[in-house]
Amino acid sequence: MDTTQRTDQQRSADRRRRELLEAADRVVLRDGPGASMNAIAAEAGITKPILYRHFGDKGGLYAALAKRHTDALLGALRAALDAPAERRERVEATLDTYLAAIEARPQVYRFLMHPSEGGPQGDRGFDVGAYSFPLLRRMGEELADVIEERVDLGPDGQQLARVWGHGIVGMMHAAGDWWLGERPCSRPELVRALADLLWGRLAAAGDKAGGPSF
Amino acid sequence: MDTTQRTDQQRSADRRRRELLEAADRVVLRDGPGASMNAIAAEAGITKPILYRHFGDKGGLYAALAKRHTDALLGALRAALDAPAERRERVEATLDTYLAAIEARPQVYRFLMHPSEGGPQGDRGFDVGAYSFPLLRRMGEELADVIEERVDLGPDGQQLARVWGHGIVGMMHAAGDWWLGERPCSRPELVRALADLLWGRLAAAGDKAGGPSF
DNA sequence: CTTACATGTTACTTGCGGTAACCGTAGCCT
DNA sequence: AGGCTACGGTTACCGCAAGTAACATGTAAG
Repeated sequence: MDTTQRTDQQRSADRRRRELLEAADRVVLRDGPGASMNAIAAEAGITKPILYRHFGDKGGLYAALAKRHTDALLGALRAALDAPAERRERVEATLDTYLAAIEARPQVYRFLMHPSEGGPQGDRGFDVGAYSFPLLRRMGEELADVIEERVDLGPDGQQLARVWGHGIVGMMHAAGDWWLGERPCSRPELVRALADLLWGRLAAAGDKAGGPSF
Repeated sequence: MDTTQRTDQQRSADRRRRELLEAADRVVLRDGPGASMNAIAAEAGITKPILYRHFGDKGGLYAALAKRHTDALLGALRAALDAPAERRERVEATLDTYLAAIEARPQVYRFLMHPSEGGPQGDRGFDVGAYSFPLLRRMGEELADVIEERVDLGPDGQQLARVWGHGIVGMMHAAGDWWLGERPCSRPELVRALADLLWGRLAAAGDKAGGPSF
């Protein structure tokens, strides 16, 4: 096991890997989340088994692809979160960054959000959420870190931050998903509405006078 | 086209349909969301084509199954939302109802959340979120109705209520999903943390003194 | 020249969603 | 009776996509 050649070969393998991921990206962009391994291989100018040699199975390819996009998105989100501004502004900037991203590449977004699992026969374990934590989990964890790091939440702050991280990310995701499908308002309006929600406007609002059932 | 026999036959068909749904429920409970049509048919004591005669395709079965559970869950949620209590209490009761439900039947919950689409060849349209709006969408819409009906949000109330409905449901879902997987705290703690978030504690909290980067 | 290894291919298996074509039995009509 | 349709059901199949085995080829080292 001399390492001199190994690195050389590994470099080549890594380059191939990156090329394959680019191709996969393109075909997912074009065909949506139902992209088949055959199609991806064809786009890359090769055939299926090579994909499997590189990524193990479709989950592996998915994971690698997801990591790329997640890393990119998380970079942008972190930048928005760490900007030197009021918290409200930062929150709005972060929401807007996320929404702009999913608006710009809805196909990729769909692909990332729906692992579309379904092990053919090997249905091992399956402890509910134990596997396939694609993008939301990582975003939730990262947001939790930022919250814990920058917001003073008292003794139980750590736990609170994690709950909030996942909760806020879920809010963003669900609202964004719905918004992408129906386009009921402009992006800034959506951002403002969500920020208002996070800012406690639900608690501050008064009860409505008379309902339809009175 | 005499309707006398028609109703009779329709009753029989409806009973069969219900039996099939019960069977599907059982097998989903047992095998998780990857339950195959074959397995479901076998559990029902029949074969595939009959399922297809009743439900059209897998999406149809999914929709029928989802409707059952969604209706049940929404009933419980509405009851919690409409209880004669302070808004904060109602919100906490609603959150707890949802979390208790997913805690009690994680398999079904997983099935409902992941339509696992993927049109084999007929990739018609696919306008991102245009089709397959399974459980979250309905919950979001219902919650939006309740919010709009009971909370005074001023002129843009309707739009705000819809955004919030979907956003809050997404928050609940994501936090619940993460919590189910990791069990980092008790259910009441989670409920309280989420309610605190909705109550604007994020806005009220102060900045933390010194960060790691200073 | 041969060995060893990485790269790539063709051709296959398995399993699933979905469908076509067939089979038996109940009823009802002439 | 005998034959007709209508309905509940089955077997056997198609197409497709994931994943794999076995075979081909180029190329550097001994």
